[in-house]
Amino acid sequence: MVRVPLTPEERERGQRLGEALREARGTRSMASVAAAAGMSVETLRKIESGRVPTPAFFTVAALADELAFPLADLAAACVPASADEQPRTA
Amino acid sequence: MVRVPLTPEERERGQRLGEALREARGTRSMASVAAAAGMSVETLRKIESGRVPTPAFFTVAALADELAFPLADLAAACVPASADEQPRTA
DNA sequence: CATGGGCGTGATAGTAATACCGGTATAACT
DNA sequence: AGTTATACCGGTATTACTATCACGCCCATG
Repeated sequence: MVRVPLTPEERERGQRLGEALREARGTRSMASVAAAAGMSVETLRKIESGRVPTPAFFTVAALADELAFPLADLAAACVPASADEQPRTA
Repeated sequence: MVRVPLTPEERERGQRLGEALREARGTRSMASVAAAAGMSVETLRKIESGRVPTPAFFTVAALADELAFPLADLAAACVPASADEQPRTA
């Protein structure tokens, strides 16, 4: 296997990313946010629903910028709740 | 075409991302950083050299965390120099 | 009731990311 | 000189991302 399939943990992490983005969107429509961030509505929908667990960095960055959601906070929001105090490997 | 090929601008942006990460790595070996960030050395090499212009969000996040490089700064470092003062859309 | 907007899902298509492999080059060290 | 470590590069294989199309559901409005 040259490209390992995503693990369940990675998919869960993607779900948390999507949930965080969806909350940040609030009452704005998906269409307006997607357009402002430069992506299709379908892509935003899949990211929010977690069906695209590992989107491209700049895709996430554009969304975070558009939604005024700090990237660092977004990354932190994807860490499992049980480990949110120990982000360091050590 | 369903998936538009990356534009030259996007590839340049990827190059800036790679350069920023390479500087942040300093004198550490690629192998140790790649291992600590949970990716193969080949992947890190391609990201640093800009041959992978749009890596996955969590790949970049893991590198930024390992290199103690704030994600927001990293995203800002990818904006063309002529626009580094106006990161906001407005 | 009809219409439209917003959201969700599935299928399809095409490009890109990731990993493994082998080869090459340079430098340090024995 | 030989070995080891690091880095660069090309090719290959497989998965994943992004976009378009099409359909159905819910709700508000006419």
